[in-house]
Amino acid sequence: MNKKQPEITMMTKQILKDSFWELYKENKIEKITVKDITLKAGYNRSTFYAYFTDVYDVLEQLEEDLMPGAEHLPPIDTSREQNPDFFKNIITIYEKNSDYYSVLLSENGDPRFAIKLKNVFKSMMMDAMTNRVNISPEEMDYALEFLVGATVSIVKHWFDQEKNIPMQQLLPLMYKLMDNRFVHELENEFKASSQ
Amino acid sequence: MNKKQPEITMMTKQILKDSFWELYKENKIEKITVKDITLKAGYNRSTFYAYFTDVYDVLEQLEEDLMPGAEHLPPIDTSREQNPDFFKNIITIYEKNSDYYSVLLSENGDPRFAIKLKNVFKSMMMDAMTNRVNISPEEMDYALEFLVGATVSIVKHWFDQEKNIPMQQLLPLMYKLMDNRFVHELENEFKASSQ
DNA sequence: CTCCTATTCGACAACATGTTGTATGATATA
DNA sequence: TATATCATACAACATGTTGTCGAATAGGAG
Repeated sequence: MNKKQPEITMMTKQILKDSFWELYKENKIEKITVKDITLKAGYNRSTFYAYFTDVYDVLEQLEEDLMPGAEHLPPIDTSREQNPDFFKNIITIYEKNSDYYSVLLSENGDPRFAIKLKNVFKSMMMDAMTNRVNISPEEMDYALEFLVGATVSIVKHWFDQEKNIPMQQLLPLMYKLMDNRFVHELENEFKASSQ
Repeated sequence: MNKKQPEITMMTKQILKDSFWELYKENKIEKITVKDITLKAGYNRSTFYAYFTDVYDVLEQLEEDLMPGAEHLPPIDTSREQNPDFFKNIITIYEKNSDYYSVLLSENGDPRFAIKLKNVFKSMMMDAMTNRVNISPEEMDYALEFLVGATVSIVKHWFDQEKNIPMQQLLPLMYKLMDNRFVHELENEFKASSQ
């Protein structure tokens, strides 16, 4: 289906995506049928197949829009900025998409997305940490896995709890919990470069 | 279906579970049909429905067998033991079921299982930490989320990498990464109680 | 008005599902 | 042993979903 009238087709596609999402928020994906989606969207069932191959394809395409990259916070720029505070960066990214992330990382969510997202965060952290921390490259990967696992868990929890503590309390807590040599070195680096 | 002949029914059920798992290891669950399972198991498709409601029900019942609890490491005992080393405990539990855990926590896995497992680990940690660490109960939940997220991530990574570093390197690395006041206090507690 | 395109409609075979009725074999009781 | 009862497994059926057609329609652009 090569689109000759992008405005129309993009609109239709978006309506189908949105309708899918409304269903996905409340139902397990295996219970969602093409019929359900097109009914809610107000389109014919065969229109769906002009844009997606099946229900799972909609989810995949939705997830692509939600992956931080290009439009969000370019890792390269971030690493060269003076502020290596990737916790705040991750919170900012999460904030922008929290309605989607909270669902996709929940028990009705998609483990594929969780892993892809963590990998993006890992490479962000990697860029920010390269040549700043003294650790063997072998152990670096474990450290990243550890830090990202911890960060995503706590940030997700914060949003799940509807931010029952202010960010001014959350960030120090994270630093307290992560009061190790990496963060120390990064903070020293930060203070040194910003003074 | 109340089972009056446990030997037969349990056998049949287990064969169905095993057949499902063989398929689940290699395929996304949405592509597995009841027909596939019963074909592999050598039973009629309707026999399946005598034991399970659908394909997802098999997964749920399998997961129940894999949840650490009762038979594994009773949290209550653990907290009263002298060794508060829950990292090692978690590794031990993971080790016992690594064939299953590695799949269930992968991108083809089940987010429900990941969350349930984390919650079990959380309560294990909670029991081990209660009254040992000075932190507000409000912040405790965040700390647990953080620690479990980190621990599960790094342990899973270790198994995914087929243990490319020895446990004698992994554990110190984890402590290094988690070199915060909790672990310090727990270690002091441990050293004090074991001397 | 006349193209052109997105969408609709109706139909189809293929498949998965879940239910119903039935046969086989095991168990229990007398 | 004989009989009644129950559990297990199965085949067949009715239903709904899927993915894919080709043909029909509506509506905007030139």
